[in-house]
Amino acid sequence: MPVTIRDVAERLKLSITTVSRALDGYDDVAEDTRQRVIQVALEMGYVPNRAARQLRKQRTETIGYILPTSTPRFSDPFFSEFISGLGDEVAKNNYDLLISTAEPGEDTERLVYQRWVHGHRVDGYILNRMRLRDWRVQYLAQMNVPFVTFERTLDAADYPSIEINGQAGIKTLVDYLVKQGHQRIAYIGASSDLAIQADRYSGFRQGLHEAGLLLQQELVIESDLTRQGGLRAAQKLLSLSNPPTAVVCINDLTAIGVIQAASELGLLVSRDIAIAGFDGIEDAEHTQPPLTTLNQPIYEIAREIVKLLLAEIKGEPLAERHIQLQPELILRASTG
Amino acid sequence: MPVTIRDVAERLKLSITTVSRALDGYDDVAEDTRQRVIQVALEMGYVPNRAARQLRKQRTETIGYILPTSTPRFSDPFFSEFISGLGDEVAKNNYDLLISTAEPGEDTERLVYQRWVHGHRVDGYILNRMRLRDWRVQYLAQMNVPFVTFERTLDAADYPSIEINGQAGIKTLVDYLVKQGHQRIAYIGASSDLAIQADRYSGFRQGLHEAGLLLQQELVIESDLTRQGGLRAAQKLLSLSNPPTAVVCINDLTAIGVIQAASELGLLVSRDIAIAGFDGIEDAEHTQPPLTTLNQPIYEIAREIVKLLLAEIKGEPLAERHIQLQPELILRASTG
DNA sequence: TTGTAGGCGTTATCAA
DNA sequence: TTGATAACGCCTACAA
Repeated sequence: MPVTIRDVAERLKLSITTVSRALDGYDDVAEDTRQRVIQVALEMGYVPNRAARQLRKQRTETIGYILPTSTPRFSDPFFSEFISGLGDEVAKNNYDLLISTAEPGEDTERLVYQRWVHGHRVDGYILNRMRLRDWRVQYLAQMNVPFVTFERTLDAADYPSIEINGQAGIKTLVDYLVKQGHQRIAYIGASSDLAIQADRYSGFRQGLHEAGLLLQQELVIESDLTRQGGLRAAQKLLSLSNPPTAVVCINDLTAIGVIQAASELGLLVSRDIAIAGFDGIEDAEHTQPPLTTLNQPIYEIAREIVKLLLAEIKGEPLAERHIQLQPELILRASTG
Repeated sequence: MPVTIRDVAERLKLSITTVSRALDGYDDVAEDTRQRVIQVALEMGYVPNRAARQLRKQRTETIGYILPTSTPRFSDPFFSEFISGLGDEVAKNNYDLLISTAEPGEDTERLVYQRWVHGHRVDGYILNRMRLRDWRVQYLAQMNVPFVTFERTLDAADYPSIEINGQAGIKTLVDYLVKQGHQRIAYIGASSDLAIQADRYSGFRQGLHEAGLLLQQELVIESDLTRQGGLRAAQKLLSLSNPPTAVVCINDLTAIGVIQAASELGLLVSRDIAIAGFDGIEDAEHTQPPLTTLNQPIYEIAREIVKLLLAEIKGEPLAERHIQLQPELILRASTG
């Protein structure tokens, strides 16, 4: 039922070859013919069939992103903003964005990637929430599939990436807290195999070190990047005989959980305890009190990642393959 | 380079026909042969090429969802949960999920849909954030493309949908507030062309009516479903000479904005003012105080929508084409 | 129970 | 400058 190139050709009494080339802008077709072709194609509402084109050209003009859905009922404002950035930039370049979901680390995640790679479903991949050693990097590099990551891993492969300098960011934050007079500063992180954990935690340690403070193991807790996790971790911290006066969190959701825990215990955040997060999600502006955080421009990062990936796919050389951005410290009332 | 069905056939010294049918589960292939085929295909890592399959079968095995990104930097927990539900159910059925973004109502939205429809990019569409009269419904119905909506419109077309009975929900809520002694109840809604606004606002009016209360125009404000919008609307309401004692909000984000406005004005939410939302997003559990809301199970709804759509695509008859769910009133501290 | 062959809509090669 | 033709990888009548 849809209009094919053959229909257009017949109407014009031309060969499909000529029509194809006229539309693709080859220069070996008479200008006059081209105009007629374009005109008629438009009139007839002709749009090339993607599948046929893909089959013939051996590329999909589609990029893939697999959502790391840590929980079944999963809701993280980071991702809606990230996807929105990906979607906008991809559309701008006339590509498609294919999305799937998979629990990180599970076998299903591996299956999803394998199916897409083997089926040549997309031309390139966008990865985030990287592990320090990430089989996805190894796998895609080995399969010779273009991909770009948000956050870097320790894997040896050569791939373009964007990362936020969490280390420097957290160090600045710790520095600030120390200047505010804090001595007992806690850190709520995440699984140690996550790239952001390595990055941000090392910033925390360095910050303490430069301030001449000792790292107290009881003040360091591993959590899971969720609000609920932050809540539980904070309950542990605050029930210590000598609780911290400040808490640095690996992300905003965790910090929001900590604020809740503190409030539930009757503490006044900022007077009794300082709390800070990382990400700069919108929610962080609206906690009570508003949350001090290190902001990363997620939407813009997502768009930039797509640009990198498209260049990589097309084999265009990149001026910068490893972009590092500095997070911006946003001081709000939660740290006094 | 990738493994094709031909490679598998050659290795097995069988025809590609037999391999194809063995893998597709036809019953006219010897059980013994089938086992060998499956075995070898697995070993060789064979995955059917999507494009070839699509071209041959004239369907994409892909469904499309166009994110209504109301703001450029857009972050709404509703959507990450919704997408996660779509992704999971789609994957389970071996379909793909294609995503794009478009500002509602803009010409770009129209262009995005048209491009996908003309290019036969997807087999069916998922729509939400419906307008009362929605050109998308008219257009897709006219083009004879399968689609399913979340929330219904007034358009005459016949299409499957899931909707939440916001009217009944809000009515119950108003009823509850009245029983709590509230007489001056405000409503913060959204643009009147949105389906959810019509639905929920009518519940509000009915609730008042049944309680014998008069609708006060000054207590009804149009906002934009965002936290910021809720904040501004609440500032207006609370600066009235005779401010409301309770505020019903069209969604949780709005309500969270209202809580913030109230706190900033030094009001104690629940003692000085009651506030309720709609959606049941995770954030609503963690406001201070926790937010009373009408819960809709977004993740499950998303999965259900995919099921409806796949049935529609395959032409399977549906027992229920118009599913209506009741929201669940979750009473929390924000309403005393 | 298995194999042969045609074609889905494009693009690319080669010839006219 | 244009056209005939052969793939791309798969599925499916139809034949054997």
